[in-house]
Amino acid sequence: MATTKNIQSIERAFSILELFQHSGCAEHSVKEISEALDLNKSTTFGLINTLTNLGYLQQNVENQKYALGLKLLSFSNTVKVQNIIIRAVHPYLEQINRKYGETVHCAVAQNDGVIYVDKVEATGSIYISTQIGTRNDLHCTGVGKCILAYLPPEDQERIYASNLKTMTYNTITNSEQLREEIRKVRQAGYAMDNEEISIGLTCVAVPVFSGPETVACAISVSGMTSRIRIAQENGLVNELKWIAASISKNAFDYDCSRDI
Amino acid sequence: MATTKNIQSIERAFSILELFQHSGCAEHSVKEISEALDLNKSTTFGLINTLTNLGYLQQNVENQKYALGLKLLSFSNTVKVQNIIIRAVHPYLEQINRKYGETVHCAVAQNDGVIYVDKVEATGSIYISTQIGTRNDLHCTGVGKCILAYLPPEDQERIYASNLKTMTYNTITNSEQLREEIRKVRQAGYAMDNEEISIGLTCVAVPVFSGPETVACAISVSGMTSRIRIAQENGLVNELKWIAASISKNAFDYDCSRDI
DNA sequence: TTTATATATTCTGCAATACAGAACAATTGT
DNA sequence: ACAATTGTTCTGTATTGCAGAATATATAAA
Repeated sequence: MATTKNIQSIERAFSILELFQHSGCAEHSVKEISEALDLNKSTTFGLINTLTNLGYLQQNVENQKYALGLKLLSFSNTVKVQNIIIRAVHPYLEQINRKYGETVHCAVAQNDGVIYVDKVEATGSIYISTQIGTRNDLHCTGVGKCILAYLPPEDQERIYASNLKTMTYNTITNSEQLREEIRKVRQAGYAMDNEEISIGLTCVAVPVFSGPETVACAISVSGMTSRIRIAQENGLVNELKWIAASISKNAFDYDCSRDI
Repeated sequence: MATTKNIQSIERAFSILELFQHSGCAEHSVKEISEALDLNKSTTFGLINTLTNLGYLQQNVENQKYALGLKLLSFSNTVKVQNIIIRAVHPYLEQINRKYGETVHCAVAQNDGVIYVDKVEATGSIYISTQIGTRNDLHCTGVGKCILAYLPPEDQERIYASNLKTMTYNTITNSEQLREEIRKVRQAGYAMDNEEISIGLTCVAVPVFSGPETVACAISVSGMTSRIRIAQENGLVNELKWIAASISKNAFDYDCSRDI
Protein backbone atom coordinates (compact mmCIF):
# COMPACT_ATOMS: atom_id res chain seq x y z
CA MET A 1 0.00 0.00 0.00
CA ALA A 2 1.37 3.33 -1.04
CA THR A 3 1.42 6.03 1.55
CA THR A 4 4.72 7.88 1.22
CA LYS A 5 4.64 11.34 -0.26
CA ASN A 6 5.06 11.59 -4.00
CA ILE A 7 8.20 13.10 -5.46
CA GLN A 8 7.24 16.58 -6.58
CA SER A 9 9.23 16.84 -9.81
CA ILE A 10 7.91 13.55 -11.09
CA GLU A 11 4.32 14.55 -10.39
CA ARG A 12 4.95 17.85 -12.14
CA ALA A 13 6.68 16.23 -15.11
CA PHE A 14 3.77 13.91 -15.74
CA SER A 15 1.22 16.63 -15.21
CA ILE A 16 2.92 18.45 -18.09
CA LEU A 17 2.68 15.39 -20.32
CA GLU A 18 -0.94 14.86 -19.27
CA LEU A 19 -1.73 18.48 -20.03
CA PHE A 20 -1.26 17.72 -23.72
CA GLN A 21 -3.86 14.97 -23.45
CA HIS A 22 -6.49 17.11 -21.79
CA SER A 23 -5.89 20.40 -23.56
CA GLY A 24 -6.48 18.88 -26.96
CA CYS A 25 -3.73 21.09 -28.31
CA ALA A 26 -0.61 19.55 -29.80
CA GLU A 27 1.71 22.43 -28.96
CA HIS A 28 2.15 24.55 -25.88
CA SER A 29 4.54 27.33 -24.95
CA VAL A 30 6.44 27.46 -21.68
CA LYS A 31 4.18 30.28 -20.58
CA GLU A 32 1.01 28.34 -21.36
CA ILE A 33 2.20 25.32 -19.45
CA SER A 34 3.40 27.32 -16.48
CA GLU A 35 0.07 29.13 -16.27
CA ALA A 36 -2.04 26.01 -16.80
CA LEU A 37 -0.27 24.16 -14.00
CA ASP A 38 0.31 27.22 -11.84
CA LEU A 39 4.08 26.79 -11.74
CA ASN A 40 6.84 29.34 -11.83
CA LYS A 41 8.06 30.01 -15.36
CA SER A 42 11.65 28.98 -14.72
CA THR A 43 10.55 25.92 -12.76
CA THR A 44 8.40 24.94 -15.71
CA PHE A 45 11.30 25.47 -18.07
CA GLY A 46 13.49 23.15 -16.03
CA LEU A 47 10.86 20.43 -16.19
CA ILE A 48 10.21 20.91 -19.89
CA ASN A 49 13.92 20.99 -20.62
CA THR A 50 14.46 17.68 -18.87
CA LEU A 51 11.54 16.04 -20.64
CA THR A 52 12.83 17.35 -23.96
CA ASN A 53 16.34 16.03 -23.36
CA LEU A 54 14.87 12.65 -22.52
CA GLY A 55 12.79 12.62 -25.73
CA TYR A 56 9.37 12.79 -24.09
CA LEU A 57 8.77 16.29 -25.37
CA GLN A 58 10.06 17.85 -28.56
CA GLN A 59 10.43 21.49 -29.45
CA ASN A 60 9.08 22.92 -32.66
CA VAL A 61 11.93 25.10 -33.88
CA GLU A 62 9.53 27.31 -35.85
CA ASN A 63 7.56 28.70 -32.93
CA GLN A 64 9.58 27.39 -29.96
CA LYS A 65 6.53 25.59 -28.62
CA TYR A 66 6.69 22.08 -27.25
CA ALA A 67 4.83 18.91 -28.27
CA LEU A 68 4.73 15.33 -27.01
CA GLY A 69 7.82 13.38 -28.04
CA LEU A 70 7.70 10.27 -30.15
CA LYS A 71 9.57 8.30 -27.51
CA LEU A 72 6.26 8.00 -25.67
CA LEU A 73 5.10 5.64 -28.42
CA SER A 74 7.60 3.03 -27.37
CA PHE A 75 5.86 2.46 -24.06
CA SER A 76 2.59 1.39 -25.60
CA ASN A 77 4.44 -1.28 -27.50
CA THR A 78 6.09 -2.60 -24.36
CA VAL A 79 2.88 -2.48 -22.34
CA LYS A 80 1.02 -4.44 -25.00
CA VAL A 81 3.72 -7.09 -25.11
CA GLN A 82 4.13 -7.32 -21.34
CA ASN A 83 0.64 -6.88 -19.94
CA ILE A 84 -0.91 -10.13 -18.84
CA ILE A 85 -4.48 -9.10 -19.55
CA ILE A 86 -3.79 -7.80 -23.05
CA ARG A 87 -1.79 -10.86 -23.98
CA ALA A 88 -4.38 -13.24 -22.60
CA VAL A 89 -7.35 -11.51 -24.15
CA HIS A 90 -6.08 -10.51 -27.59
CA PRO A 91 -6.52 -13.87 -29.37
CA TYR A 92 -10.10 -14.02 -28.14
CA LEU A 93 -10.77 -10.52 -29.45
CA GLU A 94 -9.51 -11.68 -32.86
CA GLN A 95 -11.79 -14.70 -32.66
CA ILE A 96 -14.88 -12.61 -31.90
CA ASN A 97 -13.98 -10.14 -34.61
CA ARG A 98 -13.61 -12.93 -37.17
CA LYS A 99 -17.01 -14.36 -36.29
CA TYR A 100 -19.08 -11.16 -36.14
CA GLY A 101 -17.02 -8.74 -38.19
CA GLU A 102 -17.54 -5.96 -35.66
CA THR A 103 -15.11 -3.93 -33.55
CA VAL A 104 -14.11 -5.67 -30.33
CA HIS A 105 -12.67 -3.90 -27.28
CA CYS A 106 -11.04 -4.87 -24.04
CA ALA A 107 -11.14 -2.39 -21.17
CA VAL A 108 -10.00 -2.30 -17.55
CA ALA A 109 -10.94 -0.15 -14.57
CA GLN A 110 -8.96 3.05 -14.08
CA ASN A 111 -9.92 5.33 -11.20
CA ASP A 112 -13.68 5.61 -11.62
CA GLY A 113 -13.52 5.07 -15.35
CA VAL A 114 -12.52 2.55 -17.97
CA ILE A 115 -9.43 2.59 -20.12
CA TYR A 116 -9.43 0.70 -23.40
CA VAL A 117 -6.33 -1.46 -23.49
CA ASP A 118 -6.84 -3.43 -26.67
CA LYS A 119 -9.08 -3.62 -29.70
CA VAL A 120 -9.57 -5.39 -32.98
CA GLU A 121 -11.26 -3.17 -35.49
CA ALA A 122 -14.00 -4.04 -37.93
CA THR A 123 -12.54 -3.91 -41.42
CA GLY A 124 -13.44 -0.69 -43.11
CA SER A 125 -15.01 0.71 -39.97
CA ILE A 126 -14.59 4.43 -39.92
CA TYR A 127 -17.52 4.61 -37.59
CA ILE A 128 -15.90 3.65 -34.34
CA SER A 129 -12.84 5.69 -33.53
CA THR A 130 -11.95 4.60 -30.01
CA GLN A 131 -8.20 4.62 -29.69
CA ILE A 132 -6.36 2.35 -27.32
CA GLY A 133 -5.54 4.21 -24.13
CA THR A 134 -8.69 6.30 -24.24
CA ARG A 135 -10.65 6.78 -21.02
CA ASN A 136 -14.40 6.74 -20.67
CA ASP A 137 -16.87 7.00 -17.81
CA LEU A 138 -18.37 3.93 -16.23
CA HIS A 139 -22.06 4.82 -16.47
CA CYS A 140 -22.32 5.25 -20.24
CA THR A 141 -20.42 2.27 -21.63
CA GLY A 142 -21.05 -1.45 -21.73
CA VAL A 143 -17.60 -2.29 -20.41
CA GLY A 144 -18.01 0.36 -17.72
CA LYS A 145 -21.27 -1.14 -16.48
CA CYS A 146 -19.68 -4.60 -16.33
CA ILE A 147 -16.87 -3.24 -14.19
CA LEU A 148 -19.15 -1.06 -12.06
CA ALA A 149 -21.43 -4.02 -11.34
CA TYR A 150 -18.71 -5.90 -9.47
CA LEU A 151 -17.03 -2.99 -7.71
CA PRO A 152 -17.20 -2.95 -3.88
CA PRO A 153 -20.50 -1.38 -2.71
CA GLU A 154 -18.82 1.76 -1.38
CA ASP A 155 -17.15 2.42 -4.74
CA GLN A 156 -20.43 1.83 -6.54
CA GLU A 157 -22.18 4.32 -4.29
CA ARG A 158 -19.53 6.94 -4.97
CA ILE A 159 -20.18 6.52 -8.70
CA TYR A 160 -23.96 6.71 -8.27
CA ALA A 161 -23.55 9.89 -6.26
CA SER A 162 -21.14 11.46 -8.76
CA ASN A 163 -22.03 13.68 -11.67
CA LEU A 164 -23.32 11.29 -14.35
CA LYS A 165 -22.42 13.19 -17.48
CA THR A 166 -24.93 13.30 -20.30
CA MET A 167 -23.47 12.00 -23.55
CA THR A 168 -26.64 11.36 -25.58
CA TYR A 169 -30.35 11.49 -24.81
CA ASN A 170 -30.06 7.79 -23.91
CA THR A 171 -27.38 8.21 -21.25
CA ILE A 172 -28.47 7.14 -17.78
CA THR A 173 -27.89 10.25 -15.69
CA ASN A 174 -30.14 9.40 -12.75
CA SER A 175 -28.53 7.67 -9.76
CA GLU A 176 -31.54 5.50 -9.04
CA GLN A 177 -31.92 4.41 -12.64
CA LEU A 178 -28.23 3.55 -12.84
CA ARG A 179 -28.41 1.55 -9.64
CA GLU A 180 -31.31 -0.44 -11.11
CA GLU A 181 -29.45 -0.88 -14.43
CA ILE A 182 -26.40 -2.27 -12.66
CA ARG A 183 -28.59 -4.65 -10.67
CA LYS A 184 -29.92 -5.99 -13.98
CA VAL A 185 -26.40 -6.28 -15.37
CA ARG A 186 -25.35 -8.50 -12.47
CA GLN A 187 -28.44 -10.62 -12.90
CA ALA A 188 -28.08 -10.97 -16.66
CA GLY A 189 -24.30 -11.36 -16.67
CA TYR A 190 -23.82 -8.87 -19.48
CA ALA A 191 -24.32 -5.17 -20.17
CA MET A 192 -25.68 -3.18 -23.09
CA ASP A 193 -24.87 0.31 -24.23
CA ASN A 194 -27.97 1.39 -26.12
CA GLU A 195 -26.63 4.48 -27.87
CA GLU A 196 -25.77 5.92 -24.47
CA ILE A 197 -22.40 7.31 -25.45
CA SER A 198 -22.95 7.90 -29.14
CA ILE A 199 -26.13 7.86 -31.20
CA GLY A 200 -26.21 4.99 -33.65
CA LEU A 201 -23.65 3.01 -31.67
CA THR A 202 -24.65 -0.06 -29.65
CA CYS A 203 -22.38 -2.29 -27.57
CA VAL A 204 -22.70 -5.64 -25.87
CA ALA A 205 -20.21 -6.22 -23.07
CA VAL A 206 -19.35 -9.02 -20.65
CA PRO A 207 -17.11 -9.07 -17.58
CA VAL A 208 -14.05 -11.32 -17.40
CA PHE A 209 -13.53 -12.61 -13.87
CA SER A 210 -10.17 -13.36 -12.30
CA GLY A 211 -11.74 -14.39 -9.00
CA PRO A 212 -15.07 -14.27 -7.14
CA GLU A 213 -16.59 -10.82 -7.55
CA THR A 214 -13.33 -9.71 -9.15
CA VAL A 215 -13.47 -8.38 -12.69
CA ALA A 216 -10.09 -8.35 -14.45
CA CYS A 217 -11.43 -6.62 -17.54
CA ALA A 218 -14.48 -6.41 -19.74
CA ILE A 219 -14.79 -7.19 -23.43
CA SER A 220 -17.30 -5.66 -25.77
CA VAL A 221 -18.56 -5.78 -29.32
CA SER A 222 -19.49 -2.41 -30.78
CA GLY A 223 -21.10 -1.40 -34.00
CA MET A 224 -24.02 0.24 -35.71
CA THR A 225 -27.18 -0.46 -33.75
CA SER A 226 -28.86 -2.40 -36.57
CA ARG A 227 -25.87 -4.68 -37.08
CA ILE A 228 -25.45 -5.42 -33.37
CA ARG A 229 -29.17 -6.31 -33.17
CA ILE A 230 -28.60 -8.90 -35.88
CA ALA A 231 -25.53 -10.26 -34.08
CA GLN A 232 -27.58 -10.54 -30.89
CA GLU A 233 -30.14 -12.64 -32.70
CA ASN A 234 -27.28 -14.88 -33.80
CA GLY A 235 -26.31 -15.64 -30.22
CA LEU A 236 -23.72 -12.94 -29.59
CA VAL A 237 -24.42 -12.64 -25.86
CA ASN A 238 -24.00 -16.33 -25.10
CA GLU A 239 -20.91 -16.52 -27.27
CA LEU A 240 -19.36 -13.60 -25.37
CA LYS A 241 -20.22 -15.16 -22.01
CA TRP A 242 -18.67 -18.42 -23.08
CA ILE A 243 -15.50 -16.68 -24.28
CA ALA A 244 -15.25 -14.64 -21.09
CA ALA A 245 -15.48 -17.88 -19.10
CA SER A 246 -12.73 -19.40 -21.26
CA ILE A 247 -10.46 -16.44 -20.61
CA SER A 248 -11.12 -16.68 -16.87
CA LYS A 249 -10.25 -20.34 -16.90
CA ASN A 250 -7.25 -20.25 -19.24
CA ALA A 251 -5.65 -16.97 -18.28
CA PHE A 252 -6.61 -16.51 -14.64
CA ASP A 253 -7.15 -20.15 -13.65
CA TYR A 254 -10.59 -19.26 -12.32
CA ASP A 255 -13.73 -21.23 -13.01
CA CYS A 256 -16.52 -18.66 -13.09
CA SER A 257 -19.35 -20.97 -14.13
CA ARG A 258 -21.14 -20.23 -10.86
CA ASP A 259 -20.96 -16.47 -11.40
CA ILE A 260 -22.93 -16.57 -14.61
CA MET B 1 18.78 24.61 -27.38
CA ALA B 2 18.83 22.62 -24.22
CA THR B 3 21.79 23.05 -21.95
CA THR B 4 20.50 23.26 -18.41
CA LYS B 5 21.06 20.30 -16.15
CA ASN B 6 18.33 17.68 -16.11
CA ILE B 7 16.20 17.21 -13.03
CA GLN B 8 17.52 14.10 -11.37
CA SER B 9 14.27 12.54 -10.15
CA ILE B 10 12.68 12.82 -13.58
CA GLU B 11 15.65 11.19 -15.25
CA ARG B 12 15.57 8.43 -12.68
CA ALA B 13 11.81 7.94 -12.98
CA PHE B 14 12.01 7.46 -16.72
CA SER B 15 15.05 5.24 -16.47
CA ILE B 16 12.89 2.95 -14.34
CA LEU B 17 10.15 2.91 -16.95
CA GLU B 18 12.70 2.36 -19.70
CA LEU B 19 14.25 -0.50 -17.75
CA PHE B 20 11.09 -2.51 -18.40
CA GLN B 21 11.55 -1.97 -22.13
CA HIS B 22 15.16 -3.11 -22.22
CA SER B 23 15.06 -5.90 -19.66
CA GLY B 24 12.38 -7.76 -21.56
CA CYS B 25 10.84 -8.71 -18.24
CA ALA B 26 7.34 -7.56 -17.37
CA GLU B 27 7.83 -7.51 -13.60
CA HIS B 28 10.65 -6.26 -11.42
CA SER B 29 11.12 -6.06 -7.68
CA VAL B 30 12.35 -2.96 -5.87
CA LYS B 31 15.65 -4.71 -5.29
CA GLU B 32 16.09 -5.62 -8.95
CA ILE B 33 15.38 -2.07 -10.07
CA SER B 34 17.62 -0.50 -7.47
CA GLU B 35 20.47 -2.82 -8.44
CA ALA B 36 19.95 -2.44 -12.18
CA LEU B 37 20.04 1.35 -11.96
CA ASP B 38 22.55 1.49 -9.12
CA LEU B 39 20.25 3.47 -6.85
CA ASN B 40 19.72 3.24 -3.13
CA LYS B 41 16.88 0.92 -2.19
CA SER B 42 14.81 3.53 -0.40
CA THR B 43 15.44 6.09 -3.13
CA THR B 44 14.22 3.55 -5.65
CA PHE B 45 11.17 2.88 -3.54
CA GLY B 46 10.30 6.55 -3.46
CA LEU B 47 10.50 6.76 -7.23
CA ILE B 48 8.52 3.55 -7.76
CA ASN B 49 5.94 4.63 -5.24
CA THR B 50 5.37 7.92 -7.01
CA LEU B 51 5.11 6.26 -10.41
CA THR B 52 2.66 3.74 -8.98
CA ASN B 53 0.48 6.42 -7.42
CA LEU B 54 0.41 8.20 -10.77
CA GLY B 55 -0.62 5.01 -12.59
CA TYR B 56 2.53 4.58 -14.64
CA LEU B 57 3.55 1.51 -12.70
CA GLN B 58 1.30 -1.05 -11.07
CA GLN B 59 2.08 -3.49 -8.33
CA ASN B 60 1.28 -7.16 -8.60
CA VAL B 61 -0.26 -7.94 -5.24
CA GLU B 62 0.73 -11.61 -5.54
CA ASN B 63 4.50 -11.15 -5.55
CA GLN B 64 4.80 -7.43 -4.73
CA LYS B 65 6.69 -6.85 -7.96
CA TYR B 66 6.01 -3.90 -10.22
CA ALA B 67 4.99 -3.73 -13.89
CA LEU B 68 4.32 -0.93 -16.36
CA GLY B 69 0.97 0.74 -15.75
CA LEU B 70 -1.78 0.89 -18.32
CA LYS B 71 -1.90 4.66 -18.12
CA LEU B 72 1.13 4.68 -20.39
CA LEU B 73 -1.12 3.48 -23.21
CA SER B 74 -2.99 6.74 -23.24
CA PHE B 75 0.04 8.66 -24.45
CA SER B 76 0.40 6.71 -27.65
CA ASN B 77 -3.15 7.62 -28.52
CA THR B 78 -2.52 11.31 -27.95
CA VAL B 79 0.78 11.28 -29.83
CA LYS B 80 -0.85 9.63 -32.83
CA VAL B 81 -3.63 12.17 -32.88
CA GLN B 82 -1.38 15.17 -32.30
CA ASN B 83 1.80 14.40 -34.22
CA ILE B 84 2.03 16.26 -37.49
CA ILE B 85 4.07 13.62 -39.30
CA ILE B 86 1.85 10.73 -38.31
CA ARG B 87 -1.30 12.60 -39.24
CA ALA B 88 0.11 13.73 -42.56
CA VAL B 89 1.52 10.38 -43.55
CA HIS B 90 -1.13 7.93 -42.38
CA PRO B 91 -3.58 8.28 -45.29
CA TYR B 92 -0.73 7.67 -47.73
CA LEU B 93 0.29 4.55 -45.84
CA GLU B 94 -3.27 3.28 -46.20
CA GLN B 95 -3.15 4.07 -49.90
CA ILE B 96 0.08 2.13 -50.45
CA ASN B 97 -1.21 -0.77 -48.39
CA ARG B 98 -4.41 -0.94 -50.45
CA LYS B 99 -2.48 -1.02 -53.70
CA TYR B 100 0.24 -3.55 -52.82
CA GLY B 101 -1.28 -5.43 -49.90
CA GLU B 102 1.98 -5.35 -47.97
CA THR B 103 2.90 -3.87 -44.61
CA VAL B 104 3.77 -0.17 -44.76
CA HIS B 105 5.80 1.68 -42.14
CA CYS B 106 6.66 5.25 -41.31
CA ALA B 107 9.78 5.92 -39.25
CA VAL B 108 11.64 8.96 -37.97
CA ALA B 109 15.17 9.53 -36.71
CA GLN B 110 15.77 9.02 -33.01
CA ASN B 111 19.30 9.41 -31.70
CA ASP B 112 21.33 7.31 -34.13
CA GLY B 113 18.41 5.00 -34.84
CA VAL B 114 14.94 4.93 -36.28
CA ILE B 115 11.69 4.72 -34.38
CA TYR B 116 8.61 3.39 -36.14
CA VAL B 117 5.82 5.86 -35.58
CA ASP B 118 3.04 4.42 -37.72
CA LYS B 119 2.19 1.37 -39.74
CA VAL B 120 -0.56 -0.23 -41.76
CA GLU B 121 -0.33 -3.97 -41.64
CA ALA B 122 -0.79 -6.46 -44.43
CA THR B 123 -3.99 -8.37 -43.74
CA GLY B 124 -3.20 -11.75 -42.27
CA SER B 125 0.46 -10.93 -41.96
CA ILE B 126 1.88 -12.71 -38.99
CA TYR B 127 5.26 -12.46 -40.59
CA ILE B 128 6.14 -8.89 -39.80
CA SER B 129 5.84 -8.07 -36.14
CA THR B 130 7.28 -4.58 -35.88
CA GLN B 131 5.31 -2.70 -33.26
CA ILE B 132 4.87 1.05 -33.33
CA GLY B 133 7.41 2.67 -31.04
CA THR B 134 10.08 0.08 -31.74
CA ARG B 135 13.62 1.28 -32.33
CA ASN B 136 16.02 -0.10 -34.91
CA ASP B 137 19.53 0.73 -36.05
CA LEU B 138 20.14 2.87 -39.12
CA HIS B 139 22.50 0.59 -41.05
CA CYS B 140 20.26 -2.45 -41.36
CA THR B 141 16.89 -1.00 -42.37
CA GLY B 142 15.56 0.67 -45.48
CA VAL B 143 14.08 3.57 -43.55
CA GLY B 144 17.33 3.90 -41.60
CA LYS B 145 19.41 4.17 -44.76
CA CYS B 146 17.08 6.84 -46.13
CA ILE B 147 17.52 8.88 -42.97
CA LEU B 148 21.25 8.24 -42.73
CA ALA B 149 21.78 9.34 -46.33
CA TYR B 150 20.66 12.89 -45.58
CA LEU B 151 22.18 13.33 -42.12
CA PRO B 152 24.92 15.97 -41.75
CA PRO B 153 28.33 14.51 -42.74
CA GLU B 154 29.65 14.50 -39.18
CA ASP B 155 26.65 12.47 -37.97
CA GLN B 156 27.07 10.06 -40.87
CA GLU B 157 30.72 9.55 -40.02
CA ARG B 158 29.87 8.80 -36.42
CA ILE B 159 27.50 6.06 -37.59
CA TYR B 160 30.07 4.63 -40.02
CA ALA B 161 32.60 4.52 -37.21
CA SER B 162 30.19 2.93 -34.74
CA ASN B 163 29.69 -0.75 -34.12
CA LEU B 164 27.54 -1.93 -37.02
CA LYS B 165 25.70 -4.82 -35.42
CA THR B 166 25.27 -8.01 -37.42
CA MET B 167 21.61 -8.99 -37.73
CA THR B 168 21.78 -11.48 -40.62
CA TYR B 169 24.50 -12.62 -42.99
CA ASN B 170 23.33 -9.85 -45.34
CA THR B 171 23.79 -7.00 -42.86
CA ILE B 172 26.34 -4.41 -43.96
CA THR B 173 28.81 -4.35 -41.08
CA ASN B 174 31.75 -2.78 -42.88
CA SER B 175 32.13 1.02 -42.65
CA GLU B 176 33.42 1.39 -46.19
CA GLN B 177 30.66 -0.77 -47.66
CA LEU B 178 28.01 1.17 -45.76
CA ARG B 179 29.43 4.49 -46.94
CA GLU B 180 29.21 3.22 -50.53
CA GLU B 181 25.69 1.89 -49.98
CA ILE B 182 24.53 5.26 -48.65
CA ARG B 183 26.12 7.01 -51.63
CA LYS B 184 24.02 4.79 -53.88
CA VAL B 185 20.88 5.49 -51.84
CA ARG B 186 21.31 9.24 -52.36
CA GLN B 187 21.86 8.73 -56.05
CA ALA B 188 18.91 6.36 -56.51
CA GLY B 189 16.54 8.23 -54.20
CA TYR B 190 15.43 5.08 -52.42
CA ALA B 191 16.88 2.36 -50.20
CA MET B 192 16.54 -1.38 -50.04
CA ASP B 193 16.81 -3.74 -47.13
CA ASN B 194 17.78 -7.04 -48.74
CA GLU B 195 17.18 -9.40 -45.81
CA GLU B 196 19.63 -7.35 -43.78
CA ILE B 197 17.62 -7.33 -40.58
CA SER B 198 15.68 -10.55 -40.96
CA ILE B 199 16.10 -13.40 -43.43
CA GLY B 200 13.19 -13.64 -45.84
CA LEU B 201 12.18 -10.03 -45.26
CA THR B 202 12.80 -7.34 -47.88
CA CYS B 203 11.94 -3.64 -47.69
CA VAL B 204 11.81 -0.75 -50.11
CA ALA B 205 12.03 2.67 -48.47
CA VAL B 206 11.97 6.28 -49.59
CA PRO B 207 12.75 9.50 -47.71
CA VAL B 208 10.12 12.18 -47.20
CA PHE B 209 11.67 15.65 -47.35
CA SER B 210 10.47 18.66 -45.39
CA GLY B 211 13.21 20.88 -46.81
CA PRO B 212 16.46 20.71 -48.78
CA GLU B 213 18.58 17.85 -47.40
CA THR B 214 16.08 17.55 -44.56
CA VAL B 215 14.32 14.23 -44.13
CA ALA B 216 11.16 14.44 -42.00
CA CYS B 217 10.58 10.70 -42.05
CA ALA B 218 10.92 7.66 -44.26
CA ILE B 219 8.23 5.30 -45.47
CA SER B 220 8.75 1.69 -46.40
CA VAL B 221 6.99 -1.34 -47.79
CA SER B 222 8.01 -4.63 -46.20
CA GLY B 223 7.18 -8.20 -46.96
CA MET B 224 8.43 -11.59 -47.99
CA THR B 225 11.29 -11.18 -50.45
CA SER B 226 9.48 -12.89 -53.31
CA ARG B 227 6.40 -10.71 -52.95
CA ILE B 228 8.36 -7.46 -52.75
CA ARG B 229 10.25 -8.45 -55.91
CA ILE B 230 6.93 -8.75 -57.71
CA ALA B 231 5.78 -5.39 -56.36
CA GLN B 232 9.02 -3.82 -57.57
CA GLU B 233 8.35 -5.11 -61.06
CA ASN B 234 4.96 -3.45 -60.84
CA GLY B 235 6.53 -0.05 -60.28
CA LEU B 236 6.65 0.09 -56.49
CA VAL B 237 9.74 2.30 -56.30
CA ASN B 238 8.40 5.02 -58.56
CA GLU B 239 5.04 4.93 -56.84
CA LEU B 240 6.72 5.38 -53.46
CA LYS B 241 8.84 8.26 -54.74
CA TRP B 242 5.78 9.94 -56.14
CA ILE B 243 3.88 9.51 -52.88
CA ALA B 244 6.83 10.82 -50.86
CA ALA B 245 6.90 13.90 -53.08
CA SER B 246 3.15 14.37 -52.56
CA ILE B 247 3.59 14.23 -48.80
CA SER B 248 6.44 16.75 -48.95
CA LYS B 249 4.29 19.11 -50.97
CA ASN B 250 1.00 18.69 -49.15
CA ALA B 251 2.16 18.31 -45.58
CA PHE B 252 5.42 20.24 -45.49
CA ASP B 253 4.81 22.69 -48.32
CA TYR B 254 8.10 21.66 -49.91
CA ASP B 255 8.62 20.85 -53.56
CA CYS B 256 11.31 18.18 -53.64
CA SER B 257 11.23 17.45 -57.34
CA ARG B 258 14.81 18.65 -57.64
CA ASP B 259 15.98 16.27 -54.90
CA ILE B 260 14.90 13.17 -56.75
C1' DT C 1 15.27 50.92 -38.74
C1' DT C 2 14.33 51.59 -33.97
C1' DT C 3 11.55 50.78 -30.00
C1' DA C 4 8.54 48.25 -27.24
C1' DT C 5 6.62 44.03 -25.75
C1' DA C 6 6.35 39.37 -24.88
C1' DT C 7 8.33 35.15 -24.11
C1' DA C 8 12.21 31.89 -23.85
C1' DT C 9 16.36 30.86 -21.45
C1' DT C 10 20.15 31.44 -18.04
C1' DC C 11 21.98 32.70 -13.50
C1' DT C 12 22.15 32.52 -8.54
C1' DG C 13 21.36 32.03 -3.60
C1' DC C 14 18.30 29.92 -0.49
C1' DA C 15 15.27 26.62 1.46
C1' DA C 16 12.82 22.86 0.71
C1' DT C 17 13.12 18.38 -0.94
C1' DA C 18 14.73 14.25 -2.28
C1' DC C 19 18.13 11.20 -0.67
C1' DA C 20 20.85 7.61 1.93
C1' DG C 21 21.22 4.89 5.80
C1' DA C 22 19.12 2.58 9.44
C1' DA C 23 15.14 0.68 11.57
C1' DC C 24 11.14 -1.89 11.09
C1' DA C 25 7.63 -4.99 8.94
C1' DA C 26 6.34 -8.61 6.23
C1' DT C 27 7.15 -12.53 3.72
C1' DT C 28 9.64 -16.82 2.44
C1' DG C 29 12.23 -20.77 3.09
C1' DT C 30 14.46 -24.17 6.04
C1' DA D 1 10.63 -21.32 15.16
C1' DC D 2 14.33 -19.06 13.21
C1' DA D 3 17.05 -16.97 9.71
C1' DA D 4 17.22 -14.63 5.58
C1' DT D 5 15.46 -11.77 2.19
C1' DT D 6 13.00 -7.96 0.61
C1' DG D 7 9.45 -4.36 0.97
C1' DT D 8 8.28 -0.15 3.52
C1' DT D 9 8.80 3.64 6.89
C1' DC D 10 11.51 7.01 9.50
C1' DT D 11 14.76 10.73 10.01
C1' DG D 12 18.63 14.06 9.63
C1' DT D 13 21.17 16.22 6.23
C1' DA D 14 23.24 17.62 1.98
C1' DT D 15 21.83 18.28 -2.35
C1' DT D 16 18.93 19.65 -5.53
C1' DG D 17 15.31 21.77 -7.31
C1' DC D 18 13.08 26.14 -7.00
C1' DA D 19 11.74 31.07 -7.43
C1' DG D 20 12.97 35.55 -8.67
C1' DA D 21 15.80 38.45 -11.25
C1' DA D 22 18.62 39.13 -15.22
C1' DT D 23 19.46 38.36 -19.95
C1' DA D 24 18.63 36.80 -24.66
C1' DT D 25 15.65 36.24 -28.35
C1' DA D 26 11.69 36.76 -31.04
C1' DT D 27 7.66 39.42 -32.44
C1' DA D 28 5.01 43.56 -33.16
C1' DA D 29 4.54 48.33 -33.62
C1' DA D 30 6.03 52.91 -34.79
